[in-house]
Amino acid sequence: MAQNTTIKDIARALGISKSTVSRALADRFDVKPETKKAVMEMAEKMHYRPNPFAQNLIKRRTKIIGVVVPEFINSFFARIIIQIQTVFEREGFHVLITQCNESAEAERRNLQLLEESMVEGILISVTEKGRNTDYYKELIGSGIPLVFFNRAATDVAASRVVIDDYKWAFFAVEHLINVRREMGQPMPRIMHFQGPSEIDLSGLRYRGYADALRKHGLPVDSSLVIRCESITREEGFRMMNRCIVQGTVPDALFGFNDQLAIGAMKALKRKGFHVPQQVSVMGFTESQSALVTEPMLSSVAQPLDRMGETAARLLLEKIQNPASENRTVVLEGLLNVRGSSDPKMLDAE
Amino acid sequence: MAQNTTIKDIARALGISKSTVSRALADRFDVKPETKKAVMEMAEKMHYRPNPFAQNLIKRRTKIIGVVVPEFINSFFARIIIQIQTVFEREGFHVLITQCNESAEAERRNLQLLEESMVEGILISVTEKGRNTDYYKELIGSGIPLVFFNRAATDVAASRVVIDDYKWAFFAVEHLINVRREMGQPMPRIMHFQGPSEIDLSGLRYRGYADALRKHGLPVDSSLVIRCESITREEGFRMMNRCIVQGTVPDALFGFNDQLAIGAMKALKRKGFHVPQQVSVMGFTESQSALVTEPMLSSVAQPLDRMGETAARLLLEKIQNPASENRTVVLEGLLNVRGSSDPKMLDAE
DNA sequence: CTGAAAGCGCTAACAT
DNA sequence: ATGTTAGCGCTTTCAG
Repeated sequence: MAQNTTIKDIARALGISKSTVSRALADRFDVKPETKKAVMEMAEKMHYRPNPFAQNLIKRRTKIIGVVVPEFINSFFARIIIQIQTVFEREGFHVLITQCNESAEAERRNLQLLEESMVEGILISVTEKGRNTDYYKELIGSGIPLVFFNRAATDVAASRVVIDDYKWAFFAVEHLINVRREMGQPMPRIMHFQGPSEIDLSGLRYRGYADALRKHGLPVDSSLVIRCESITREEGFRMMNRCIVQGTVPDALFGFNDQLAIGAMKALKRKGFHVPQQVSVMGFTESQSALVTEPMLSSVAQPLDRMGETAARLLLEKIQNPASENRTVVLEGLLNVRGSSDPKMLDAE
Repeated sequence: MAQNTTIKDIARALGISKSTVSRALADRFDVKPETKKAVMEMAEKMHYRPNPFAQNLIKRRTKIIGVVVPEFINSFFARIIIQIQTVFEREGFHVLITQCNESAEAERRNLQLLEESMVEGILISVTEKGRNTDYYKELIGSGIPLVFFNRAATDVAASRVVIDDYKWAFFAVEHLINVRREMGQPMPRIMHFQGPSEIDLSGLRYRGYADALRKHGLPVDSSLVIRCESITREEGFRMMNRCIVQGTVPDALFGFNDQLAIGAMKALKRKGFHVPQQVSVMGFTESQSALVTEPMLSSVAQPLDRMGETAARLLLEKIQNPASENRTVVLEGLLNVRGSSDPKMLDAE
């Protein structure tokens, strides 16, 4: 109970040397079959479990990888992590998961923790604000491969897997323009709730928004671009209420994320505006709540499963061959058009 | 780069023995202060990091604990895990998180994984269906303390932290009765969407429901107890639609969980029933979505933070003192009354 | 106060 | 095909 059985115990029990036991356990070719069998049986009988620490000490491999995410209560990262675990556990790795609650400081601590744990690689999605760029580089320099997923630090040489936020924001806005035009508004006023400036993605999605307007001959009106300080339902609610008071309610809204869009939608409905008849609303980053609102929220879905799997494979590649080139994989998104943006979709709900 | 510095390197650099370095690093009292200082500085300079595997090998401690949850995409367990991590990381432990997607088999694999990792303790919330009771006992027997949280296996001697589901279901239903009576219905028909029979909690919450009815002189009508096969929005939607078709729409609904309640609410609204004016709806286990529905969903909130923290402390206690007694901590829930059950709350939204 | 030596459990030359 | 030996990086007697 207190003490686990070791190869030494097995060796003694069988009257052979511990190296033979070790070899037998490793299923080496140079062990007599019957010895092998005897060892296996004795190991089973004595409930032998190899001590991973002794093994690691010698093999200089920990078979542990680390994951750093900004948070995991929003299911977004949780879904990705599940795939990461699936891939790595199949390969015999353990996955150490850390979350930093969007704090760059905590992120740093987590990276330290992982480094001390001698992980063989790290998968990371960086925090909204602040970058530990120096640390990322240091880790890579010291031989611990890093792979970014979803949110990447741009100026670090590492593999990454992301979606093209610019492109999918563009498509989302294009959809809004089309749907409003179908409804007889040739020059719809499309508003954007922009994410905080600290988030790289805010800029990307804004550019997608602006370029979609330009392509379709609509002016990019700065009064229609609302800079949000946070990306919560409450903020969306507050901002849209302000628009209502100011009488600047648009024909359509493209939210930086679902939460902002949901808050805005609530404000609109509360004041008697009809969604989508009067205002089309569109989110980004398909959330659990998108299917709970009424009408259901249109959004851009990201292939979280593939993102997790791809990130895991990229890291595995780096671990198995440290000299392998860095790769950037851009995954496709998916426009989920639902009732909040398109009246035609209302029936289906 | 390839090779980390070891105490041997430090010793050589300083011309002293590695045992002294070891002692200095451990801040032992029997080392000359200046030696200590010199070692510390050299360690810093050479970027010394102790090899945890060598340490573990000797100390026979891994400073790792494991967590097993049924899933973590629903934020429920994620919130608990965050607290667990907070407590244990403060104590210098690593937390290995595993999820088993509600599969008892996967749960068993996860437990094996953790056992092989030589965790010093395990925090577990068991799957809906099936129990690995034999394995739980085996682990405890072999000296790995187990602490249950939220969902516990009843017949295993271990510490646990739970909420009193019976009691809070009782309160929830009592609230529904009261609110309907205030609305002038002396004998309201309260329906219950019961969870699957494999889930222990289904029975507990049902009993709370039934006893609340009895206490208030209402009949327990089996036609008002709908057994659900899953606990999803879709199931709730389906079941309530069936009631609508059959003309058995009740005055109030107590759902086994929020998802069922949200699905039911959607079905009701879709068919023109007013919530809460015609039907009061109440969920359980406060979900993210509860605040997204309109009206917002009344629910029983569980103190997830405290649950995580308490579970962590109970396990820590067991690790530090294996002989300590098993304890059961029952946490209080919280009735969040919102617009879906009580018309008075609608204004506040 | 410090060094030498043993050993944690395991693997991997090197022998035989 | 098996045993002997050394050693991974660290801690901990045991001497001095």
